[in-house]
Amino acid sequence: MTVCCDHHPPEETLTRNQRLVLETLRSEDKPLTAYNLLDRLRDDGLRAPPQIYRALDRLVNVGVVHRLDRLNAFISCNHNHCGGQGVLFAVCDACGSVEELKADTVESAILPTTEAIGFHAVQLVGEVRGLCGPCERKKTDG
Amino acid sequence: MTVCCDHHPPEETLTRNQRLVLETLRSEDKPLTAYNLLDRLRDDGLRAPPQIYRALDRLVNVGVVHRLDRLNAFISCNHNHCGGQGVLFAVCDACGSVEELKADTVESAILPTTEAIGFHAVQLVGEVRGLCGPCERKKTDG
DNA sequence: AAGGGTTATGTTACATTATAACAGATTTCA
DNA sequence: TGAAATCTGTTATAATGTAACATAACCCTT
Repeated sequence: MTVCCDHHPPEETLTRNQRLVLETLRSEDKPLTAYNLLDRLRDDGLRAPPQIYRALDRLVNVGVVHRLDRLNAFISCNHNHCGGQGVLFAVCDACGSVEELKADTVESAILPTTEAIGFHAVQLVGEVRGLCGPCERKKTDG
Repeated sequence: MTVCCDHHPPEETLTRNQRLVLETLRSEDKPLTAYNLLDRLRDDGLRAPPQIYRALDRLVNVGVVHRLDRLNAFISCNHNHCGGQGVLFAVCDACGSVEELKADTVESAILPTTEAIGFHAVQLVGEVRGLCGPCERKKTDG
């Protein structure tokens, strides 16, 4: 796994729009879609989708935001890693909450397999579906 | 990882539309989007998106087709596994080809991590970005 | 064989997610 | 200063996915 990003730039280098999007994502513990962000930021002057998507592109590339493909949604992340590194999420099917997991062990588990087929891996993106602790308990109790 | 599907039903139990979609996916080695399928199957009477999506839902649930979230695309699979089991793909950034990998080692690599946070994992879906052998060679040669 | 429940089907219309393309403003820095 | 690059706002549209409804087929039970 090699790294290929715009390394952890200090937050001061973010533009106003990028900072607004990042702060909004940080203020939620659930992932938000681009259009959720658009609704929340309309009063701050972000009125059209490209404004949101452009900010998200940068934040994802920099590694402070991840995209959850399964949900078409975005979530902030404070693990200090680059956009190019492996990422793994536990997504609760019941409540939609998301926890980021350490992907290191997963990366080492897949490398032999990808190498065996001659594939040059750059980034792992994994999403684990299931039930978070609280929802699992609710289910077995109820 | 528990299993939760409509187990490997014989193909005779597929409906006409499901069989058409499955055969089309099998005849390609690249993933197809729902709208790619719609184009190819219009003459067979599949004229509107819900017809495609309904067939895909069943095929994915049954485990003979997988959805590639990153690409919004679908690919057939002949590993004899259920919809609920872990799945891992190597997706080439250059040519779009997709190879399915064995996910067993990956599942055992993540289980301790998900359990540590009290998360009850049901299914892993992982996509590894990178370059396939041929594209990697082209890049380093050129 | 009639009828009742379920499943599959076709269709329209719409919701959601994402991008192309362009023009103006701002920054950077040689 | 002025050329290159970047960020900005905007319109319009593409691509992906679903809700809702009416009909038809199928399976089962009596």
